[in-house]
Amino acid sequence: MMSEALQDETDNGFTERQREVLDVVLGLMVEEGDGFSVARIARAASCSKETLYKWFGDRDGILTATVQWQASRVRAGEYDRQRLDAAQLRKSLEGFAANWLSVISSQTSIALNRVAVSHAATAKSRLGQIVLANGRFAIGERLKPILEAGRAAGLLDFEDSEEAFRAFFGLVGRDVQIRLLLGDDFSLDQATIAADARRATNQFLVLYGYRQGGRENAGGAGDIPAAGEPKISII
Amino acid sequence: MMSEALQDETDNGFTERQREVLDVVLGLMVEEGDGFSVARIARAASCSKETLYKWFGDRDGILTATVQWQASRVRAGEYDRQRLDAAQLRKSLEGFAANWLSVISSQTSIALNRVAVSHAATAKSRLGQIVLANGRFAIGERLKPILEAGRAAGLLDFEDSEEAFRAFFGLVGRDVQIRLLLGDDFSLDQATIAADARRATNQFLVLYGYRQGGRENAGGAGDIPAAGEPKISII
DNA sequence: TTGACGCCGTACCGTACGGTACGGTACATG
DNA sequence: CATGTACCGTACCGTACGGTACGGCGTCAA
Repeated sequence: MMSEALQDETDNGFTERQREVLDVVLGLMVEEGDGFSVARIARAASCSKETLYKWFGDRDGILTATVQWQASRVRAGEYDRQRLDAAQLRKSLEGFAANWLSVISSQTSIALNRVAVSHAATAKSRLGQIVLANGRFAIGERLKPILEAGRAAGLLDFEDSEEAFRAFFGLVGRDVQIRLLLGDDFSLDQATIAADARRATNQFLVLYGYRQGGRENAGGAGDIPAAGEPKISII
Repeated sequence: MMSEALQDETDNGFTERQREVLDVVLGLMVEEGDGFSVARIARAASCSKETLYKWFGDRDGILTATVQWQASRVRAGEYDRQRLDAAQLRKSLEGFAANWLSVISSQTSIALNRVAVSHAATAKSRLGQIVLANGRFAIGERLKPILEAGRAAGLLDFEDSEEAFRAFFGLVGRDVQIRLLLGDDFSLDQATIAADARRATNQFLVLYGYRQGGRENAGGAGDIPAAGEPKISII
C-alpha cells in the first residue's frame, strides 16, 4: 500500500474536488481569457482563496494545473496499425485531420492556446511548453508511426517522418489556428471539417504517396534561390 | 492648405515624436510581452504619462497605435507581374515564401502577434483584427494576383484563388508560427528559410501546377468520410 | 517682454489584485 | 466527547497599476 492516504487521487494527481475547481478555471478561461482574478475563481468554484493557494501555490500554478489537467484528459484513442492498405491509410489520415481540426477550432483549445501564448512572452511560465508538448508534439509522435507504417507498406514515400508530418500539419491546419487565435470568428462546421480533412489528405498523398520511379518534387536542396532582400514585409 | 498646422505628420497620422514613442513601446513588447505599465513606457521613452494619455487615450490606445504604426511601416514591395513564365512564377513564389517566413520568425512579429492573441480573448480590443488585416489577409490579397496571373499564363490550375493561397500558406508556414508563439525557440536561419521556401514552392507547384488532362487529386468533395467521433483529442 | 502652448517629471488618487490570516463548520477518528 | 483536519467565507494588507493634476521649462509668435 502507499505511504499516504491519497486514495481519492484517481489518476492525474488531482483529487475530485480539485478537478472540479480546475474545470471551473477552464470555463473562466474560455469566457474571459486570463483576465480573471483568483477571487473570481474562488467565487465561481465556491472555494476559498486560501485553499487555492494551498493546492496550487500561486496564480500561475492554478493556470498550469488547469492546462495539465486538460492535457491529461485528452489522451485517448489509438489507431490500429495492423492490416494497413491504401484505403485504411487514407481513412486514418482523414480521421486524424478531421479530429485535429475539430480540436483546434474548439473554444477550449482556443482559450488554452491564447493563455499559453500570452504567458510565453515572459519566460517564467511553463504554459507554452506544456501546450506545445501536449499539442503539436504529441500529435506528431502519434501520427508518425502511422506514416512510417504506410512507408513500410509501400504506400508512402518520404525520408524524414518529421518533415512529412510537418507537411501534413500545414496542409490540414493552414491558417485556421492563427486566425482563430487572433479572433477571426469563422465557422468550421462538421461538413467543412470533413471536406478539409479529405482535401488535405488527398494533397498529402499526392505529395508523399508512393509512385514508381521515385519522386523528385517533394523538397530537396537543389540550388538555393536568393532569399535575400525582403520585397514585402507583413506583421 | 490644410486647416490645421499639422505639417509634421508625414504619412501615418503620427508625428515624429509619437513614432519615436511607439518604437519604444514596440521594443518593450518584444522584450516583455505586454506586461509593462504605462509608467514604464513613459520612463523608457522619456515622456510623461499625461502626454501618452493625451495622445492615445488609454493604455489600449497606446498598444493599438503601436500595432498600427508597425503595420503602416511594413507596407512595401510589389512584384512585377508582366512577363510571367514558369521560372518567374517559381521565383516569385519562393521569394514570397522566404520573405514571409523571415517575417513571422522575427522577434517583432512574434511579440505583436502574442499581444494581439492575448487581447483577442476579450472582445474590447481591435488588436487581433488589425494584425489579421495586415498579416494573414494582406499577404493573401498580395499573393492572389500572382496566382491568378500564373493561372492566366497557363502555369497554374485552380478554381478558387483563396483556396490555393491557403494551401500555399500552410505549406510554407506549417507549424512555425504556433511553435514560435508558444515559446519554442528553434532557430530559423537564412539557409533554412531559403530551403523551406523552395520546398514549399515545389510542393505547391506539384499540387497546383498545370498539367494536361486536368487534376483530380487536389481537393473536391467526393464521398465525405465519417469525421464523427473523435478518436484522439489534443489541446 | 509676454503670453500661449506643448511637453516633461512627479506627485497624487482610487481601485483592484495577489497573497495571508482568521473564525466557523462539517466530518472523521480515537 | 475530544481532537484534529480540511475546507469555506471573509476580512485584511501591501503593492502596483491606470488615470489625473500640477508645477516647471523650452519655444515661438505677437
